Amino acid sequence: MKIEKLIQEKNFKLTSARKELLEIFFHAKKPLSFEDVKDKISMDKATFYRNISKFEAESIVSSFESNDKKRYYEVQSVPHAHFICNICNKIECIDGLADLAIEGYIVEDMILKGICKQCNK
Amino acid sequence: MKIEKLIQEKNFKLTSARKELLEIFFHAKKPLSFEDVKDKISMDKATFYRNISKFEAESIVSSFESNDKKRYYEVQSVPHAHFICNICNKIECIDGLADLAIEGYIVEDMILKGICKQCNK
DNA sequence: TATTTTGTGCAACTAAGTCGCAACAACTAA
DNA sequence: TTAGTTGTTGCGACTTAGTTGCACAAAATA
Repeated sequence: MKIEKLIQEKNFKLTSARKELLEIFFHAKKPLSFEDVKDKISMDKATFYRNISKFEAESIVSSFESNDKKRYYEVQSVPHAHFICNICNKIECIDGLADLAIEGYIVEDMILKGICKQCNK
Repeated sequence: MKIEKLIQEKNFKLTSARKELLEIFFHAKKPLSFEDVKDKISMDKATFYRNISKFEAESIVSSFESNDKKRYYEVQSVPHAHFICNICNKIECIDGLADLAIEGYIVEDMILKGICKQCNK
């Protein structure tokens, strides 16, 4: 199975905390913060943050800070931008953005802020 | 003078804390966090944050969160993107980015993350 | 100058995230 | 299957950016 394989490839021990976390993040449709998942998981917050850090170090997960001072995490799949609404704070994934090239720089992530469809009515 | 006029327009009281803050942010070449300015100002941090909030509410200042969990502020002038280096955490202003249009959305700010010129050598 | 209004400093607080440590669970080899 | 090694976990204490309540001080207004 996908998750077990992934963990073994990275030489992590296969613990229930890691299975739980990856299960959630693989099925999430958008980035989640610790707050978003804390009621769905049975591990301590230290365990959450330590595992998320490992996943980030191995490029399984990526993250960014939103307007609400929380960090949001998601599984790295197809590169895409994120739109954060300055009114309702909702985060949306935006696909199909032409990758931006700036000479001398490597762009790995793009965050757009503004007013979302819902709030712009 | 520019700053006095601005404050009067917004019906704020013209206090020395506000003059100090706007003086710094009007002359800054890039976004600054509270940490960046705390040694240059003579006000309490509560005063800093309260005034910055007011400036944001009146669209004098805009802000975003960086990789280091700090909020960075700058005077709203010509719209431009920010590039945050994932290695050295430096923040750079990027001018001349074609404004991005996504139907239904209003894009007010763009943050790019990746590897900056210095670190990409 | 007296009065009203708004802003400020201080200290206590909040909450996301981190760390040290002792107990524990996953893998490894016999 | 068991014993040993090593990495992982939970817990509690800590750190730090940012917030809040309150009494006092400084602007604006008349």
